[in-house]
Amino acid sequence: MGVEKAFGFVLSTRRKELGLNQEELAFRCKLDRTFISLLERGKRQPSLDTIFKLAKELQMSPSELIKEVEDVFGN
Amino acid sequence: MGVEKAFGFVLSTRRKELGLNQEELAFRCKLDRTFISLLERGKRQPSLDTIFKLAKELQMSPSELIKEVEDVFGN
DNA sequence: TTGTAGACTAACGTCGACA
DNA sequence: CTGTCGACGTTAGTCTACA
Repeated sequence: MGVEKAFGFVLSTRRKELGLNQEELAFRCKLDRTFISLLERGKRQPSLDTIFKLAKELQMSPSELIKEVEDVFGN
Repeated sequence: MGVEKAFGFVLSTRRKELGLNQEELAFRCKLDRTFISLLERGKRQPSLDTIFKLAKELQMSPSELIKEVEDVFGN
């Protein structure tokens, strides 16, 4: 499947749980809205720094975020 | 400090715990030795894919690896 | 064994615009 | 509100080589 796809799924799901749209999340993370779009569709991979930024605004720890990615990815 | 520095410290420490040199770790991860060197000194950041590759050969889950980075980073 | 350097390709991440 | 496109600058990651 590719770990980017798993990441995209987790990101999209968690964002919606918090009632945020892509634009709002992007603003809070100081990232570009179009890049959030690419990440959610598994077209791009986040760097370590981006993982930390996203986790913070998704109100979870980076390790929790990665844990969910692992679970979706199936290792 | 920067999250790359924290990552580099964790990577270096864990690698030595396992008695691996940079070259051996790089080979197992299918990464370049010089890039491992850059990562350990906090000069470069890993992507999500690289985090997963490294974690596997460091015999820990990606989320455990990131957890240690968080602890060193201090959030 | 590790750090460093230079040159290179691919991908990250930004930005403006439009359906 | 989201996907997509094109253009762009920066950085991840490779490779060869030398101290």
